[in-house]
Amino acid sequence: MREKKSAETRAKILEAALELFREKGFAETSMREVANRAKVATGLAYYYFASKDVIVHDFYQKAKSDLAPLLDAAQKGKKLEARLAAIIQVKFKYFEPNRKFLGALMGHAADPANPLSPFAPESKEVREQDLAQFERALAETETSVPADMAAHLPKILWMYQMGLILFWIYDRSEGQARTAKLLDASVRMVGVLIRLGSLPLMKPARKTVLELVEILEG
Amino acid sequence: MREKKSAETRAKILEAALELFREKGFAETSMREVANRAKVATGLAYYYFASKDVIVHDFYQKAKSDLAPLLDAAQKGKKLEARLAAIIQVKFKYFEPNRKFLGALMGHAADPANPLSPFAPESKEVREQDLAQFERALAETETSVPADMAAHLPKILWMYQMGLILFWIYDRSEGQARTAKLLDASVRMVGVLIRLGSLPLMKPARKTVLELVEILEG
DNA sequence: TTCTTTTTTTGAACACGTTCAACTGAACAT
DNA sequence: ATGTTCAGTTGAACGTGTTCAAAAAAAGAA
Repeated sequence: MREKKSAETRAKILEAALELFREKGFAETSMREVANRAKVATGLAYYYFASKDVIVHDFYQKAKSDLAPLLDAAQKGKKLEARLAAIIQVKFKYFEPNRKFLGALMGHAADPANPLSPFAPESKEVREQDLAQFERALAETETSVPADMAAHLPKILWMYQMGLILFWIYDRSEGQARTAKLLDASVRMVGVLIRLGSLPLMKPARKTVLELVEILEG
Repeated sequence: MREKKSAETRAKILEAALELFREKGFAETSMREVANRAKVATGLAYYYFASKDVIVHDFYQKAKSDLAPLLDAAQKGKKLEARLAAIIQVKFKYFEPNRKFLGALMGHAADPANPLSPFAPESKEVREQDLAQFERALAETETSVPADMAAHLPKILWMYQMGLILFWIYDRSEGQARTAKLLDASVRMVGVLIRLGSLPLMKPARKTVLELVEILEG
């Protein structure tokens, strides 16, 4: 009974926090408000969540679980382009209600030292689920990828996805119409690049790209 | 005399702030510390600078002036690649002492709503000086650029530069060796792409790229 | 000079994220 | 039943960025 009570209190606080984050954004929500809405003392929020950031990490974990089946459903197109678009659109749709407060989080997106960055060790799990999706899309559409590229292409696609998500977060156009256009145009370009880049003729070009990717990965 | 005194106080506060930012980083420095080191009351810092962020904006403005002659000196190579590398290296060298606290600023780099973002209206002046440098490098090295590409290429190069700077800021390798490598490898690639992309044969590829760039620019 | 207005300066105050010593009460041992 | 323990909970307290009424200093007007 003790455990159950504890889990309930924790859930109550998480729920109150996410509600407020959605309503007013991350930075604009105070921990006191979170505690108030959960009808709990300020300090208790810190008993369950080490910091305001950690609440977000919990949100990521939940997203990871929720997304798994949706991503699975997205893996049914015959063409690589269709799958890539589907994978990314699933995320747009799922995160839509939280677009505003995701913006605040993505603030420090580029800094791997920031716990909320998608590049941070803290986000490893979520990142790996994503990589697996891109691997699967390549494999199941029987996209031919040269041996030298095979190990890196999923990560390249992941970075491409992160770029699109970043653009989407800050896209102020009606219904994020610009992002929709960009997704459409860029996914076609990615397809062309992968196919063109696979020609034997392109080996030197691949070498150049791989050199860059390896420096980027450190 | 009134004016001079005022300017001195302002300078004293700015100096104290930048000293501390360099020593301990941006987030780790409090406005009280800044005021203390400047031997002034807390509130006075806010009389001269509307916010902690605004101090940084002043720093940008100073950087803009300081960089102008250095960038001018960098515009002497015969080859485009050499000039691009020189332009970017000038910035690395100049910002080197402030690398740490630049990281904190670049935090919200991607959000055009953040006043400190290089994409924000507040940074317009600095951005335009940068664009002019890339235009000049293209013109003076007599790089042939197709008409459809001419208007966009400087901005593309600017985005490329911003990417490198972001990488440099978070590059933890000794003396930012990885960034040096990346600059070398990527600048060669950029050169190849511009030359290849200029072939008449490449018109469809250019069209695709331009379509993307136009969506990105909104 | 003396009075008035404007600029500069002060430090207390506010709300924030976060910490912590202290308190409560359910679970278990005796 | 009584005592012990410890997860759960509280609210005051700290240092933060920022604001603001009021005091001090300087400049201008008489």
